[in-house]
Amino acid sequence: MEVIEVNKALSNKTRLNILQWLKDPETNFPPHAELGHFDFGVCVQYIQEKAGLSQSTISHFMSVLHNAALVIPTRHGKWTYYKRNEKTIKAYIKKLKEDL
Amino acid sequence: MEVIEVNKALSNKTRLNILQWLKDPETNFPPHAELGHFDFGVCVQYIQEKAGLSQSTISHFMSVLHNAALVIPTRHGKWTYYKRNEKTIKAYIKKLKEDL
DNA sequence: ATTAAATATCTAATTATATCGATATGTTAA
DNA sequence: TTAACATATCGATATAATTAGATATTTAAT
Repeated sequence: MEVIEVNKALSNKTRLNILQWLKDPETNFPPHAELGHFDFGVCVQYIQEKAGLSQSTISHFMSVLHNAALVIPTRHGKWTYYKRNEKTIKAYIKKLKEDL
Repeated sequence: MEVIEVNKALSNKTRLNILQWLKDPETNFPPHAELGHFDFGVCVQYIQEKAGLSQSTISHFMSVLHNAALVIPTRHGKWTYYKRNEKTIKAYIKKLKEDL
């Protein structure tokens, strides 16, 4: 986990929002018809609709968040679900508290 | 204090370094001949030399940090000293811990 | 096998950031 | 009141980020 990489990933309003939305999928997204739960997070389509940007942009943004290890993707059928990587988020805040 | 603004300011390696250097001026910078202390922080020249970038770039970077309220400038004679704004830094980490 | 759906990747355009050199501004000292 | 010094601002260019549309890939359904 590199603080600078995480900061870059979170220096964009939409990406910051996404990470925050994923804290509480139940209140921020419609339910998944196929799964019936958010155990793996939220599918790209729902994130895209909520963010109001193009599919390709959101897909790219999710890969940025993934490269910074801020989210964990799970492929399930034709869907990719993304959930928060709490471990990285915790480590990031800890490091900031110590080093910043 | 806007998290996104602080993240943007800290998404650059040099600016992150500067903020960290300012945590401990005594070990990171030569003493100020004129003042004899670091109570107001460190002058731009020393920061510039340590960073190894041009004077104009560092001056600009300091204004970015200032706009994000991460540093406090003090004009003293022909020098401008910059010190950390611990209040903002604390508030930033607190907000991250709550909202991120 | 074909088709359709969800996501990822590629290409390109626009906008933002990084960076420097030159110049301007403010301050002190001769 | 000049000259020198520290810092800030301006103008220019190079690099990176944002974003969309088109296309490719993967999986599911017919």
